[in-house]
Amino acid sequence: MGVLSREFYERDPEAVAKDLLGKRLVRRLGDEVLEGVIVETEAYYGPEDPASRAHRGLKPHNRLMFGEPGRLFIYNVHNNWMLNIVAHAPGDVGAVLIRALEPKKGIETMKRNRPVNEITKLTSGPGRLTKALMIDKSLNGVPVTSERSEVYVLDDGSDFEIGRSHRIGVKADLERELRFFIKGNPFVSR
DNA sequence: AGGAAGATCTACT
DNA sequence: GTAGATCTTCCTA
Repeated sequence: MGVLSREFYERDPEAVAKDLLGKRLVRRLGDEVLEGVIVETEAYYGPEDPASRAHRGLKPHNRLMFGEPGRLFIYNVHNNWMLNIVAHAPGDVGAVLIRALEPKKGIETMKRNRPVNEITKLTSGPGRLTKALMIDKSLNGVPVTSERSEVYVLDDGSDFEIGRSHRIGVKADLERELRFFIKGNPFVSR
């Protein structure tokens, strides 16, 4: 147990995306804690990846992907905030998109942020979970490697099978399958 | 200043 | 399964 350190994120995005499955994402809101198990992720690379925000090279809006691993990288798509953690080997470029959570703590607050009938719809999608956890661009660049942060990730271990597929919603994908999820988990987005 | 795209979501058929 | 909503950011002029 404990907070995942920078070294965890200083590896190939695919390895980080796989290893983030089953870990606990914590959103601290003053006294309150919202928490969920990461059940679905996607890996994104640098300029060589046509679906990546870094595809067209270093720009002001994507500079975090080129920077220190273990920081949040947040951007907007269709009026939804996407939560990524910068992850890559030293000198490389990349990030991991958190696509779905299984809610564990602060579920009432999450429901207030994002009213739903079925609990499985609360955080099962990249735009859904940021709304439920009150995450927006104001957290861009925040390190996730300290418990003092407003967002961090706790180590956790349990047994599950990892499923794999192509990334969702991207216009031009790589040949490699870079989406990972916990098989059979009802909170996976699809 | 304006247009278009986008790692989405919801509602409806 | 498909259409439309919605808004941030980028790109061009």
